[in-house]
Amino acid sequence: MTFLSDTALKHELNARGFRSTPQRQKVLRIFMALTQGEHLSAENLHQALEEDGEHISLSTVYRTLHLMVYMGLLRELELAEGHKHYELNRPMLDHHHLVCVHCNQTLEFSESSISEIGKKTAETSGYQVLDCQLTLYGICSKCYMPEART
Amino acid sequence: MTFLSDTALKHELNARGFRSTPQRQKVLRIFMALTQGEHLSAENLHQALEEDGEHISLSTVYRTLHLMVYMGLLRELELAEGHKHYELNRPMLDHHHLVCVHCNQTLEFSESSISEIGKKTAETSGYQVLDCQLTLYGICSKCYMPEART
DNA sequence: CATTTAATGAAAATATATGTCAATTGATTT
DNA sequence: AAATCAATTGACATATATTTTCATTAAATG
Ligand SMILES: [Zn+2]
Ligand SMILES: [Zn+2]
Ligand SMILES: [Zn+2]
Ligand SMILES: [Zn+2]
Repeated sequence: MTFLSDTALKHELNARGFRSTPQRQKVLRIFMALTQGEHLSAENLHQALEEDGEHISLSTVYRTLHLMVYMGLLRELELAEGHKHYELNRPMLDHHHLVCVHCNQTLEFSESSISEIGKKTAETSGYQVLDCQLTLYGICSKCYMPEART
Repeated sequence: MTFLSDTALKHELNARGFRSTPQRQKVLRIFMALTQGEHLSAENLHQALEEDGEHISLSTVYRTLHLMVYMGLLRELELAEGHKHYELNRPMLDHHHLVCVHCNQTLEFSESSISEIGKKTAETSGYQVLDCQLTLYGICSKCYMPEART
């Protein structure tokens, strides 16, 4: 599921009653070309497409992101910047995020036990799990200076 | 930290160079009166205050929420509804969320190992951890009906 | 290739959140 | 208790992110 050819994507879509479109193929290709740790906002993705010479409307960008999250192909991250970021969902290579609520610095870390917990919990509740995110919010060492206060 | 009197809140605020105000006291009281599992958006909180006969501007509501998240008194949750929700941060009674991306049904569950992982990771990275959230996104049994497709 | 219906693009509309600034009020000091 | 000073508030304006609308285009199916 980490890499999906155009025809594999078409099958995934058609199996669920959706259509394969050039726009959807191009969006997924952008995400597959990112390196580990890169996240794109809707706006970032729109620009990345433009830079590739692909004009896709912002509406379609948003619609495609939602669809792919719904299908489990992308994960939607709410880090601290006020808009959502997206990345490929690779359950086998899962990683998590640590965010400074003051300066928004974001670190990634991996923790294999999380997906087990997710799987177990989802099963108990009758859910089909799409994504499993552990997010730690804190204050980084640069931002936390007790001596600077009062 | 689960319950905070007005004077205890005043001390928490003053110790960090912030002021105690009636608005901040009232906001915290609203959250302390919620039952486990209730979450409020900024708009919800604003309305809850109005219903209590307390007029507090929406700007102040937003500012107060941010301050209390920053202080570790509240946790900010990004569930699937498109706006943030807040609840009291009770590290000793921590719980996590399972959200259906289709109908937004949200279940809470507890998992004691999470806070350990959070503590360990934050320590390694030099962060002071404020909140530790495991969020599972999936499709609930009501929404997932493979037989209804194609 | 004709039919059907999902998907797209452009623009407008909504929702959410933040910034500005004069007036107010809390904390602290006389 | 009054004076001082800076943090906080409220009202309003503004910004940003996301969604909706709807006429047009184009996949899928047979
Ligand atoms: Zn990531
Ligand atoms: Zn920081
Ligand atoms: Zn909760
Ligand atoms: Zn559901």
